[in-house]
Amino acid sequence: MANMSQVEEEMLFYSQMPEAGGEIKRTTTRRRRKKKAKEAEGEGEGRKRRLSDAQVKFLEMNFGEERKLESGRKVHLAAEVGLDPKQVAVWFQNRRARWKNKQLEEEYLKLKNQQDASLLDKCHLQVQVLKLKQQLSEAEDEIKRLSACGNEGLIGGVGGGGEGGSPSSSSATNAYQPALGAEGGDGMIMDGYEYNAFGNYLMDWDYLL
DNA sequence: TTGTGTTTTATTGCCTCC
DNA sequence: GGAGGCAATAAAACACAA
Repeated sequence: MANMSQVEEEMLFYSQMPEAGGEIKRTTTRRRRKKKAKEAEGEGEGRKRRLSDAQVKFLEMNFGEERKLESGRKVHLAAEVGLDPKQVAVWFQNRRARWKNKQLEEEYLKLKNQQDASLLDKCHLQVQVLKLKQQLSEAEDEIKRLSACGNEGLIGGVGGGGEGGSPSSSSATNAYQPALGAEGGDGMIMDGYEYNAFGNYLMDWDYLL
């Protein structure tokens, strides 16, 4: 075997292994296992055998090209790698299962990250709701105060432009209107989150799309 | 060296497709 | 009905801490 590459040598080594035989005793290292395997050569080996690195590399390469294995390709690959076609089929089957698991794991992580981000946003939105409620409460107090002042000064006077029982609701809205459209104006960024001039959290909806 | 958890190879049983 | 795929599982091989 003077002109053989290591890959070819390994393929030949494994292709010449007898299919069934005595049990290989459990060993603690790959090196010992290899030694045992060499010792077992000629006297048979255990029914389960690890594929060589070269064989795995070869199969991985082919799996990368096409994950499914039609009959002709299976026979061809088996001959090339020095394995039984059944072993190649089993390897592809197991490899597909591992690939699927990995895909699922990645999908899970992706969804989990999205969920975490959503929870964080929910938290910020809840804070914002509290702040807005506080602002609303303050605005209502202010309305009452102004309304009381107006009544004091204008007893029997003009009922200026209000509608129904809340004549000054529009003035209150005007007073706080800038808060609703203040993006980019006096806003600020804190801890990586954007807030408007009134400290209200500005949610980034883009990541949800 | 051993116990234990993980990975890899192989088997089994069921399902679908032709 | 046979071939091939998949899920579940067994069991050998392996890695590694103690």
